[in-house]
Amino acid sequence: MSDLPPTVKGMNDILPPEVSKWQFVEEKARAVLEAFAYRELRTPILEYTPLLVRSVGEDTEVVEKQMYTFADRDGQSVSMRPENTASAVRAYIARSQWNREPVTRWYYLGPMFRHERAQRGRLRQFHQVGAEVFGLASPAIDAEMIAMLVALLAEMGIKSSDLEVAVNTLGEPEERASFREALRGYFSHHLDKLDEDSRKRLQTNPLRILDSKDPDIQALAVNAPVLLDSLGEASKRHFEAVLSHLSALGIQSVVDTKLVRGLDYYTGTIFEVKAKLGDLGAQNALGGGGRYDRLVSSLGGPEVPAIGFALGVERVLLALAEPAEDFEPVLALFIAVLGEKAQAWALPVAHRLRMGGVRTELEHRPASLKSQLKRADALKARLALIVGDNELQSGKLLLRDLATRQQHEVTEAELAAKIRQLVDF
RNA sequence: GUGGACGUAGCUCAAUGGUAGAGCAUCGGACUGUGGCUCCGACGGCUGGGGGUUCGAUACCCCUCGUCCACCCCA
Repeated sequence: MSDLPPTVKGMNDILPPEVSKWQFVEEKARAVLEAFAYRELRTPILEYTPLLVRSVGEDTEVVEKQMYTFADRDGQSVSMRPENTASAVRAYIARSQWNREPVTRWYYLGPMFRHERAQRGRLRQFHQVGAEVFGLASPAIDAEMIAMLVALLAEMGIKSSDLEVAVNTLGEPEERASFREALRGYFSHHLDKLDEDSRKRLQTNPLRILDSKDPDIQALAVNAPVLLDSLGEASKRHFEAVLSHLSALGIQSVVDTKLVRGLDYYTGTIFEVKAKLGDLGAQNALGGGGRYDRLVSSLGGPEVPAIGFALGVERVLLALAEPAEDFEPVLALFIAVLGEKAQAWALPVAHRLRMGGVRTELEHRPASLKSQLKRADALKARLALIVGDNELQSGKLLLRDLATRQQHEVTEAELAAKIRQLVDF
């Protein structure tokens, strides 16, 4: 045992019953996103590194320190996707999607990879459900997206009262640039109060100083310039419209002017949904996203506005208090057989029932009836079919309801109908 | 990348410088073809790995691997 190599750090096997909870979340995600008329997009897990560097941003933490990057056998640098927006945009451009339809709505679901130190709610292979819309600039779609994210969580069983929806706007790149200078000016006057990290950020990305968790810096940030003040009329109007659409949709949200996203491609509206309850540690952001109106063109496509979000599946799972066992599928029937004749009889019978949609487990080990019923009980089967020489001779099978302990005598011909009658599915 | 805690049976955890134990789970029996409760029994461990101190290490020391928590960052 001890010489068995473990899984790669931060990457886990997911087994039953836990996997049932995953399936539940994935099914709900698909159902809601399909209801919003999104279609599924599947892109490769590996992308050429420059695509990711150019979209996510060269100076971001993700690109600098977290990507799984290596040389392919032909020498090309490839990376495992740390997020899926870059791939979606690549596919959008490569397939000339903008020529085929004015508006494209895609969703995706799958593993992402970031080489970080693992902790609660943060793994190196983690999973996201995400959605992207291309071709819409209206603030209404910003609000719709946020509402969709909240609806997604609601369907999964996380009430909106357990959520905090934070929104902010980054404005146009030009507006952000002037704000960045304003921030530099402000913090430069307080250099002595900044820690090492923040001083570094003063050069690279002063916006990040705002969401520092250091109390001293937070105190300093209170009086810092506010981005909203640097915005032009158009940006302000857009953001205000988003807010009013959100309240029309009944979404409780808070404007968090310190909210900054870690990926460079964001412009305009950004948002984040945090869980107030649940079993999450410090990583309580369930999902987040925003507008990236310049990304399509900066990667060589036309000027198409876009917006999207990603939801962390592991974090949703943590926020969902219900135990994984509750999501397991119901076993309708356990077939207990006594003797070789019964065994031989049961194999094709079980097969037909299964083809008819009856979830059935057939005992293949020679075992006492007692232990077979124990097994049926442990599997939480609803019914047990008991077949031995007596039943085969009389043609009357014993169908036992494991909850009520009632036993019904049925013929083979009646079996399927009787099962349906006793188990509602 | 930084700081800290912890690795003993499938799981949750004991043990003390004297060579490993309980509960749960699993399997069997009491109950010969009738499950959940009870009782009895069995299975199960190179105490994460390596090195050191010692007559003797699960315990003390060092290294390593892993897990967890927090920072950073993010989903």
